[in-house]
Amino acid sequence: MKRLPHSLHQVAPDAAPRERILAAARELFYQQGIRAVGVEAIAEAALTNKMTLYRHFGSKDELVAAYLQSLADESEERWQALQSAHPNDFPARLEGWLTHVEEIVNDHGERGCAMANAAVELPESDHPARRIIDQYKTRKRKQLVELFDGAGYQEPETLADEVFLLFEGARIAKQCHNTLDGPASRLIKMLRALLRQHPHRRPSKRTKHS
Amino acid sequence: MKRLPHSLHQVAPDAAPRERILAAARELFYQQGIRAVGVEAIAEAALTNKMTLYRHFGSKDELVAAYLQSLADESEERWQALQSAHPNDFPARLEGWLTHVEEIVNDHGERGCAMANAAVELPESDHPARRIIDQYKTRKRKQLVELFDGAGYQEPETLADEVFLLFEGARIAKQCHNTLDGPASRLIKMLRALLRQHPHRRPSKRTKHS
DNA sequence: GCCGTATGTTACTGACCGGTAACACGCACC
DNA sequence: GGTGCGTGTTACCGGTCAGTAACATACGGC
Repeated sequence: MKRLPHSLHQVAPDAAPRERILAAARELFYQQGIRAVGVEAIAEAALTNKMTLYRHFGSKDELVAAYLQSLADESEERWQALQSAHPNDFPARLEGWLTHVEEIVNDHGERGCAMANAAVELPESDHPARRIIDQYKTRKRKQLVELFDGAGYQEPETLADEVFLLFEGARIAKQCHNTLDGPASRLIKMLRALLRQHPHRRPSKRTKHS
Repeated sequence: MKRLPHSLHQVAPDAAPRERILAAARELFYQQGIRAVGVEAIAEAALTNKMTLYRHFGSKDELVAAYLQSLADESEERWQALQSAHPNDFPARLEGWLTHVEEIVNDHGERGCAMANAAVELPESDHPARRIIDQYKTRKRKQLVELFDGAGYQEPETLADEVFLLFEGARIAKQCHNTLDGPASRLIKMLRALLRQHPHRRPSKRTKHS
């Protein structure tokens, strides 16, 4: 069981210890896996020590939960920013989300969805991280339904589920291949084709105040 | 980092040690995760000891690779059996495969695709398991393409990619929810709808020797 | 009987794990 | 000038990890 080389990721040295620890956890847990990283390695990467880590997070499991929660918060912020950037313009929101998805799927450094990865690594049903993962995925799906509903698609739940599963599948499939030309590379084309042919109440193009 | 309770899975006591070890590895690695299970636990579950394990598999990494290879072999056998069961009848093969998918997705004990889970747990690009995972997924996709091509669908690659990603997505999404009514529960309906509306060269129904 | 091979048993290594105790330091607030 | 509070330091705990050495045993072929 080899270890990945230490990533030497620099953490903002003037931030509060708690934030440094979370930043280090996000880097290490995501890149190497949760079970593969010890708390000491995180404390070191956060330019602090194990005691300070345990004063802020009572256990490794709690730290894992906080790590995932911080990702969920960031994702929520990003989503809200996308909504605010296009008030009442659902097609533009959809376009923005597709761009975001495209970036994720084309990013070589990506290692899939951190929530899904955590779910794979932590099968215990009472792990504190499980609640956060479940809530996150439920919320993401709900947001997609609202997006498609607002954009005028019929059966937005069905469409959201399809898009959701395709996205999830692409992110996990990418981790299974060393090469770049797996089925995941065709995700965006698939999504656009799916949207094009899906029953639509209103025309796709809408002005802001229609 | 709690451990899952020992599953007490009984291994055929009269089988050869190597087979017992592989059977135990398949049970424990799959249910609890690769990094969460020690070699000693596997040896015990296999009704043998660590030394015998290390004589058959030089290291834990090699054992992991052999574990995945045995799953790949079994999957290949199942696929070949499905082909033989319906000679020259691609629609029947497709129907059989869909039934298999349905069983997997509806099985509560399921914990996703072992290959994908391993890919999540083992990010090191030179791990011996990586080659097997990559080959497995590539082969599965190729088989789907052949299946859809034989069954008369146009653009079988596109269709295979969509089906592949939906299936992968459903298996990973299932792990993210404690409840059973996630998007994964709608997979079969999605697949059937997808097949129904996909351009088709020949009618779906074919006799064996047409 | 003899021998080779596979297996079991025990004990061990050195490293790392998550987690804690005890104590020293610095610094802001009053 | 005190007084807390957050932080850093060191050392430690018991446990588990992957992996190995040395030796005993069982069994099959000849």
